[in-house]
Amino acid sequence: MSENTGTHSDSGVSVRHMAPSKAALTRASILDAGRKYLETHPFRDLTVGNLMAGTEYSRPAFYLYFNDLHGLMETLLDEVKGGIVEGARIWLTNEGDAIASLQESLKALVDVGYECGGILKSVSDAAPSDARLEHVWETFLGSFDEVVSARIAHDQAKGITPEFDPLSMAHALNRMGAGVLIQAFGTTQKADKDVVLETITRIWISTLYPFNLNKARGV
Amino acid sequence: MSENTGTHSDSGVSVRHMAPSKAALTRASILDAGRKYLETHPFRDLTVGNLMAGTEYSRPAFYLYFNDLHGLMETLLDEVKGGIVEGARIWLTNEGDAIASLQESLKALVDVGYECGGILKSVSDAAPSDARLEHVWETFLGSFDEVVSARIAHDQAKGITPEFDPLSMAHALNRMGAGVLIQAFGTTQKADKDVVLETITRIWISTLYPFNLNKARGV
DNA sequence: CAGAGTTTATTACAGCATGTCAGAAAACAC
DNA sequence: GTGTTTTCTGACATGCTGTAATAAACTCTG
Repeated sequence: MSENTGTHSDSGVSVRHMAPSKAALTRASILDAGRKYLETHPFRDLTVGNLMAGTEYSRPAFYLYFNDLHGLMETLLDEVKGGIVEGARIWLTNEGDAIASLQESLKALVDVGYECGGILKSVSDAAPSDARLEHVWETFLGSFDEVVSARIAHDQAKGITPEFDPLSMAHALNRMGAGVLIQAFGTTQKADKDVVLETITRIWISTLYPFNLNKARGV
Repeated sequence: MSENTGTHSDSGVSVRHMAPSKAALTRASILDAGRKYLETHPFRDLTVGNLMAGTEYSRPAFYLYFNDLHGLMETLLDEVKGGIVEGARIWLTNEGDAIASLQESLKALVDVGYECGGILKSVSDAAPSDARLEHVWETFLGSFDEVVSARIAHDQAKGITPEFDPLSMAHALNRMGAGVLIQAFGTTQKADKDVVLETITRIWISTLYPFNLNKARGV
């Protein structure tokens, strides 16, 4: 929690709905400029200078609101985080048909990946050049490992999933998902959503629910 | 092909076995210093300055042998490239038992990943900050997509692998492999080789050869 | 082994992005 | 309007990059 949050004096005492301070507006416009810039340029070309050139403010104004460019990226990641965990919940909580709900979850994941692909690629590009952001990114991915692992263990106990190390499997499947989505939807030239979904879904179902061959094949 | 190769005046006319020029030795010692540095530091902390501090040469000497740090990384990648494609060949060429040879290939892959994990992580960390290296890295990964895709198509024709888009599947499986290996073996604190192999193998076999449930489960 | 020619390495410099700080300008309160 | 706080900017110091002019170290020849 080392970033300036725009509204500064309130420590979370539910001061919502107060007139947005000038600071909050400025900060938002910097974030807009960042999103806009990253739509057409890779993260490596982003500098504080050309970021702020996309706003009506001077370069040093940036530092009023962010520690550095990686802090900006962290904020952008936070914004999309919610939408991503959302779709995943279907399978993670559903006690009903495992395969159907997994398919639904993966579809939601591909959809949101399609939308946020650019941001996700930018963040994953930015992560290795900053220890803090790298940690945030790893933690973000790791959080999925845990919940997926839990669901796998649950299905193993039910006997519908073979025995293997759930955490390691969750880790591998998640890295695949992240890698594929970022690669497929990270650039302006986006891949075919359906093919990507088909592929990812097949891998997950084949691996986790191999006894239901027919269902998995969509027959 | 924009890097200085050490031996400069010969254009490949088989002038091997000439006494290694001073230049070649210097270049090699810079590469050594790079490998050594990256054993204990992330790529983001590597600068030309502290790289050359690990040698007996001055900072600008670096530029006699490499265009920049990313050029150095490209060379380091080239060095490990061979070992990686090597192991993969078993499955890619073997006409015999598909599952057995795939297992063998994956074992070889995990072994080499265990050895070169640090370099692979460094290169993949460095890639997003340089257009050229990013391209080299993507091409490197993409080369596996192609050969794996070909083998998948081959097995689909034989009827032992279900029908799906081979290239997309190869892509997904390869991204998983790369992500898992880099994450598992990229830091000094390495993960358990056997678990990683178990996990990766299960995913590949479940997905590509789902009809052989028993064999796949190592019964 | 002296001197010319070539290869290899260094010192010194210019460029560019970062992050800070002191002070200016705006916005607000009264 | 004047005083106070919030928001912003110009100017600066730092650190790393890549280059160019020059020096040092080899090598080859007579």
